[in-house]
Amino acid sequence: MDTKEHILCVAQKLVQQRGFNGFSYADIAEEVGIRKASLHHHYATKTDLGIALIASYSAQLDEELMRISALPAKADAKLAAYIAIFRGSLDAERMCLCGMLATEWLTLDATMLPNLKQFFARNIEWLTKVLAEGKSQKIFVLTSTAADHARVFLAALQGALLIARATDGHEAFDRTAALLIASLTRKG
Amino acid sequence: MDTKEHILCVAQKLVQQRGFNGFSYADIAEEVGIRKASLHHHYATKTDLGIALIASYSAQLDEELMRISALPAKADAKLAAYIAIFRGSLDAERMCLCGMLATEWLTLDATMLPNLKQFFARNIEWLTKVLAEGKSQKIFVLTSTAADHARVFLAALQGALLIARATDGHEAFDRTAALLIASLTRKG
DNA sequence: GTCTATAACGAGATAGAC
DNA sequence: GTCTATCTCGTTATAGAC
Repeated sequence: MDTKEHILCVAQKLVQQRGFNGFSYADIAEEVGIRKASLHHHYATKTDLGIALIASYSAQLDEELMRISALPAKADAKLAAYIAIFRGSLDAERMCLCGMLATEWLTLDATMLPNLKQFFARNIEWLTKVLAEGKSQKIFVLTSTAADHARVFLAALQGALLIARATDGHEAFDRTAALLIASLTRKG
Repeated sequence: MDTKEHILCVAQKLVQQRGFNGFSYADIAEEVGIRKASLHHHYATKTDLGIALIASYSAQLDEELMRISALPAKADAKLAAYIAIFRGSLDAERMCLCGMLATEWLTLDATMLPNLKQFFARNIEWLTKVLAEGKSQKIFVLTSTAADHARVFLAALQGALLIARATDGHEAFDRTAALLIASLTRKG
């Protein structure tokens, strides 16, 4: 991993754990092992860094979603794999990067916002597809449109992560996630 | 409203809109119309202010919950009234104060955390009660414990607020909230 | 590409007059 | 209870040597 990637990796962790306004270039510099000034060579401004973080995180997500889509698995197993992404964040004591940035959006440079919004749109789009797939496979019983269920699903996971992180509620997160799947699976 | 309350009111709005690390005493001072130094007479440190904010917000919530509990309404109407609290925050472009603080908890003074956790516990406790009430009234059909459904419900609302604020998704919030109620109401 | 040094500013907080 | 003035520190960012 070269320095630029290393910076991105450390900065991503800091945003997920502390928020965009909760860390500084000094924090990155210490962890990466270079000086503050050197960071500006790679990311001239903090906003530039933020834009790169959203792009990188979105690309990571796209890879995960493609990987899950390619699994020889039914829709419920794909949702479980999607949940595992969030559970992995919780284990690392991290919020979703874009969930964190979303709460702070009023303080962010406007140039960060379009890609931030697109992150949520992509998640909902993918979930909508999987939910529709599960419905046609007779695995899921939907009481509204697949898109509506997708929005509830994403919101519940973001919220469960938010709450579980602050309340040490890892078990509560798992129970929430399990009920989310179950409520789609049972007849409604 | 005396000065101390005025400060609390302005600070609450700033935290809900920008996060605890997204505003400063200068922001409060400007809006309240006094000098920065005067703020310290009322709240010596920012942490003291944060503790007062959590207490005040929790008290506001308790009042709302008691008001809703006292309504001559069925459980589904009580849940709708609960949702209206969050919808009110969205209209004011505000996150839930404690939802916001929860994302930032790693950066907060430890003295703020116990009351922050209690906020979520109180919400879940109240929701659990209302859901159980609705079950015994044959209004809700629960597929798991009332507490499990309460956690999903709270998480979904916090997450829906988080997403709607950043994506201008007021309509999406309403659809999510409606489906949350409907999924409890229909037979599962 | 990384460094030292520093600029320019804003943060939370304090002292002491009124 | 509010003010002016100030302190100390941390922040993002830049200049220029190596």
